[in-house]
Amino acid sequence: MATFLVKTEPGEYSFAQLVQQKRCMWSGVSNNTALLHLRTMRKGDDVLVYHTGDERAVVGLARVAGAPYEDPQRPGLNAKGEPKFAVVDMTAVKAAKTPVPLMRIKDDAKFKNFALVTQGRLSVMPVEEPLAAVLREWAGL
DNA sequence: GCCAACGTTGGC
DNA sequence: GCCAACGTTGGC
Repeated sequence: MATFLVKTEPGEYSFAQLVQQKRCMWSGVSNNTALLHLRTMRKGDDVLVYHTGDERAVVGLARVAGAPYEDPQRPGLNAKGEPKFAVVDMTAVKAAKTPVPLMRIKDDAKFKNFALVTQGRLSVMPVEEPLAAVLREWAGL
């Protein structure tokens, strides 16, 4: 079972909305690297949800509800003739007891090669297991 | 509001 | 195919 981290601007879609809806289609990912990561998601994988903007913290946990699929709102093919945009369904698990601020992650040497720190604009990324466990512990998830 | 770090676009 | 210009993301 893998763990991922996804970013969202809470003014557009927040973890609280996901909790309220219980399930959502995670869409709007356009960056190619992010899409590559999204396509590696599998049912049952964990997803740490991070709020950008004023919050800048890991705020909750979700779970991948099924295999990624083509974005029904944005049909279109890439150069290889594959669907260009992918989405994935996820369900809310629970909110972090203690949101984990970006500063705390940046300040810890363990995370110095973590994509959240090194690739500021990447919106979907895998979280390797030792680090995923640390984030879960810090967040109380 | 600024700007660094990318990604994308379009002229050549 | 290169690269300058432009757009976007997201931290500060």
